[in-house]
Amino acid sequence: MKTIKIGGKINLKQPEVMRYSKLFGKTKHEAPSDANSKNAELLTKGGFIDKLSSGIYSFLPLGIRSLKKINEIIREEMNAIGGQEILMPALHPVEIWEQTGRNKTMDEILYRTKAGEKEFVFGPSHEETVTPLAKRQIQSYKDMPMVVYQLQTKFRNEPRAKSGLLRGREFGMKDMYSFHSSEKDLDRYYKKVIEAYLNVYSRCEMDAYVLQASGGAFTDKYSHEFSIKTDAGEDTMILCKNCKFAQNLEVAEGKYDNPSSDEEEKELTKVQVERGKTVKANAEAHNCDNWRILKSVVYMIEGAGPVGILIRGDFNVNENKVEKYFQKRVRPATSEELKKYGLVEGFISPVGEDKKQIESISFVADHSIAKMKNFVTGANKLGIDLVNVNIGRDFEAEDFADFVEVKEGFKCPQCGGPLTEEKAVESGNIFKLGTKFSNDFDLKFTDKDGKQKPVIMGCYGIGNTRLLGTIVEASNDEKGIIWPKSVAPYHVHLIQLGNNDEVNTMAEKLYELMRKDNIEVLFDERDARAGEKFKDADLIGLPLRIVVSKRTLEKDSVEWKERKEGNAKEVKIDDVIENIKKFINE
RNA sequence: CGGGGCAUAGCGUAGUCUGGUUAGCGCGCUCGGUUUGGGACCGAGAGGUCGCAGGUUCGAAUCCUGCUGCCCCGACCA
Repeated sequence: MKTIKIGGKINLKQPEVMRYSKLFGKTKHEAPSDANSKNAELLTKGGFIDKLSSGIYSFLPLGIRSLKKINEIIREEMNAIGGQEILMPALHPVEIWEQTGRNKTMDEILYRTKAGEKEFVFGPSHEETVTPLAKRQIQSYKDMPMVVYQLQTKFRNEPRAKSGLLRGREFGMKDMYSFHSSEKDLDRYYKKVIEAYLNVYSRCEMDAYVLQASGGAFTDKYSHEFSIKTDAGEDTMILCKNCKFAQNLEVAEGKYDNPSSDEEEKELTKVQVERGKTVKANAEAHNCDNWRILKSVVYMIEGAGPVGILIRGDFNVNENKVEKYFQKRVRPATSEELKKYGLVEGFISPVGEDKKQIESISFVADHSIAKMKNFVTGANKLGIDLVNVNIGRDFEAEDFADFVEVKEGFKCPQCGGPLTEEKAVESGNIFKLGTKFSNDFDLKFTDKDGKQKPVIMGCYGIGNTRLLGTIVEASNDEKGIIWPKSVAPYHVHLIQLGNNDEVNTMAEKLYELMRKDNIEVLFDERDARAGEKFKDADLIGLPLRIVVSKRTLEKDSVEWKERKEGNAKEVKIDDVIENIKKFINE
């Protein structure tokens, strides 16, 4: 470590561990057996992170360097839209959580602790701290808009932590909060945040989509998710190839054709059949398409009885939409429950001779059956089906609503283009909070007209540790990680091959030159075999590998290999530094 | 929280069913030597309260009971 005196001040220069032999966190041949996702496997093998407990990780030097880079990108983008960095406490007195009611509603995920009689919550989010804080700072419309953010550790007792950094119990998050004097101003700022978020992701070389989200704990209208396409994702995105409109499957809407809508209503007929319970078996028994089957799916509504959802046979019911419609938790009815209500599994229908049989259950229909004619459905009796059933004539639905689960083959509700399904990881989420928290904490301001009004709030989160995991998940090959330049822990992996004075001297010299020019370099100076060093370099995945060996020195060159490229090339030693600088800034 | 599985050295694992020498192997680590452009080889070595607690037994990694942790499948989320 060098200490440099500048104008009487002592500037402590950080000693940087850049020599691989000294690095805390070496590569491993085998990942622990509990690393069950690509990011956990590669980050653990590469020596970036270390698991302490389920969903709880240490960041080793390589890992923290990448995380810091992500954080710096986030900071720059948030600062650019007027965000001011602060740091709020992780320990929250329980009272503020009681004040918003979330002490109860978020009970399952809250970590708690007590000191004597005083109860605390480990912050899972910071609306409860930022709102009282803002109260002491914001009094007038002139104080707004005001935007603060922090990079904090969040604590959430996830029912099931998994997938490495993708879902932790202790995880990093950038959370930003904006305060406005009008809805209009919030709307204006909200759009700016979307742009800033997209900048963050593109600077991390990630392909992010803005999705309309289900809204979660707050409100169903004002929420967007930022999702990154990767097979490891737990969310399903519905994407329009045409206009890029993206939706979360949970709330996705789509258009479809109604193949039988032009038909004449035919005479209702009763048919005796022997068939299986599925739609497919039903269609085969009647020699028709799946769409002609009228499907009845029975759900148990929390605190109420069973409800049958009527939908086209080739479509599935989206449970989230059912929950939204009833504003209650729902679950599929069990076979026992169906029996209890006198319903014959596989032959359930809203039509039946025995009206008593179905009076204990009400039927609500998906729009998909509204215009359809001549359905095939069961008769609530084993082995008896009804053909040419028509809505309005043979049965009525209590209501029509959208319950359909969008799938490939549906058309974009915006432009009519074809929709596709993609797996994605949710990486960010933004909400218009409105006055929910302002009201809870009585956060008001004096407007131009001299009247007291509640402050209008927005909140904006990016899971920075999750983003790190997502980047690895999205950018790797069979050999290891492929870091985007912007978030790689180092830019250059310098390798010296063979324990030979001439080679060692040149490698050391290059290493010093790079450091002098502030090129971030990891120097693998171990007296190890080539294969071992190459394997490690591939696993760690730095963007550029420079090899110095006897062979290259004979041509006054080094070997230049980019992690993304398959082939290596030779670069003259005299040109290396300049080329590296160019490469980094490309 | 419901269902299933696992827990043996830093990592990966055999042994458990059918109890019985000093708990075995690979990687990694240490020392010596040979090697040196895609995880080399030879020799010597260090490293284990067999997850924890209790029980059965002359004797427990192994059988029984309880607990804890981890993983997978479901309901939640950045």
